[in-house]
Amino acid sequence: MNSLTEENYLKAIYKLVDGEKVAVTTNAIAEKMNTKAASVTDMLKKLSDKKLINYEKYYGVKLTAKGEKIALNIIRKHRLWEMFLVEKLEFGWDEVHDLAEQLEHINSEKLVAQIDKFLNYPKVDPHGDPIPDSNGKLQIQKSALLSTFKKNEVCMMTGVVDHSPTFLQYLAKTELTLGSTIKINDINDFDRSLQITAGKAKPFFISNEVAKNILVSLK
Amino acid sequence: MNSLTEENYLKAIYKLVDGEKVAVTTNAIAEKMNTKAASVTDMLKKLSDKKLINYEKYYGVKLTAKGEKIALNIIRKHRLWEMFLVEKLEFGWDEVHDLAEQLEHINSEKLVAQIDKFLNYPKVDPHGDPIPDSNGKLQIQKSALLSTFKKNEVCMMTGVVDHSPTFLQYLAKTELTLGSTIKINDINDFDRSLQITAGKAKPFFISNEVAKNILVSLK
DNA sequence: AATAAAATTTAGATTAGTCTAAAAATTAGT
DNA sequence: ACTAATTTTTAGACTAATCTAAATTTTATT
Ligand SMILES: [Mn+2]
Ligand SMILES: [Mn+2]
Ligand SMILES: [Mn+2]
Ligand SMILES: [Mn+2]
Repeated sequence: MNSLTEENYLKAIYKLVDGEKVAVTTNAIAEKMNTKAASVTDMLKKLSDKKLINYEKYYGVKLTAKGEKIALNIIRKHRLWEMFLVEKLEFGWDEVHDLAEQLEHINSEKLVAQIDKFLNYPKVDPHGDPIPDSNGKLQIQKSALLSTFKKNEVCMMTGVVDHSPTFLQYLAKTELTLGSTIKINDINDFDRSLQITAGKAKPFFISNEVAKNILVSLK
Repeated sequence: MNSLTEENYLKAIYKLVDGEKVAVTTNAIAEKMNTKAASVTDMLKKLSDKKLINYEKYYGVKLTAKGEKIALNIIRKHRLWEMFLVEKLEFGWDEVHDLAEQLEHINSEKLVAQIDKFLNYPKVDPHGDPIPDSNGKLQIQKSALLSTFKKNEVCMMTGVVDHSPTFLQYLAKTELTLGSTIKINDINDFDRSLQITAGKAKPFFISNEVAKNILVSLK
């Protein structure tokens, strides 16, 4: 139905829109897809012909309902596969993304349904990102950055901003995992670094840079 | 490294060789791949340049050691995925092949290793076909057609010749599953149809056509 | 409002994989 | 050993996705 490339463009556009109602620019797509603007323009025409996006020259693009549904389905598959790899095949949360980029294009309704069932219908992926349901509905979780919290406040880790293997590997060496209860013991006035307690471990330090990449829920 | 199309050509050539040492013809490949001979010739040149096959104009092709290794790895992945779908995701043995045709091209050594482990290192796939090990070694099982057995002989079902969903669905409705013990009660002299007992079920009839598509081991 | 800068589109090529039609080589039939 | 039939290869064209370079449109700056 849609080529792998078309699917990736739709996903990229979806992620660039990110809830906002603004149109996505050609250059933004080119950067995200690691291609040139000229290539993007060609593809936009094709997606527009297929009624998956609304495209107006020089203005930018928006996904149609049809296009958004496809994008959400790809994201659903991506996150379910990541969950499967971590939960069932002993992968680390830092090594599943690229593989899921391949698996998300496997075309089988039944496969997705069975993986979902096998995992007992997870709501979020290994990085705390919500998994769209089979109708493309996405549970939006309100979360805040750990860096915005104050001394003595307590919260729970629900996700990460940076998804890079480097960051994820760093976190894996601490007590900071999804669901961890975090207490902020102290904040350094000079560099905004934090002394925190996570789970049952000894208190330890994290930089403000790290705190800005950890999502937590108010608790 | 190799495109999906190249992988499929290598697999097709491997299957056409089928143990024999003869060269595979252009037309045979074209038929198996559902393409035209002209397209095959183009691809043969490419695979030859990559040293994956030995190709001589008008003569035919053979896989090099390198090409055969790739083909066997694709087959390994195909059969492991089929096993996974049947054993873990409640798929029927008649509905896994096409999906495995997609999954066999997913590129991740670790994924294959982990699926293999998860399935506890199966030796055969859901159709009784042997699964090559990670070095490309393939356990060859000697088996015979049920149609070659005589009255009162007993054997065990180890595989099928025809892999079509229609045939597999038919078998699924009988007691004829991999591992079934089969006793031949009687053979009809006119049409070579058999009256057999499989497992603990009541005796029943199968045509010679069916018997010619069931692989059994001498027991 | 005019001009400079930036963003976007168009034009023209390229590569992988495919096709049809024609040419060349091989194999089969007498 | 010829000729006919079959198989295989070549030639030339097409589509999807990409690129570079040039043209066009929009936005920003004076
Ligand atoms: Mn991911
Ligand atoms: Mn994720
Ligand atoms: Mn199969
Ligand atoms: Mn099989």
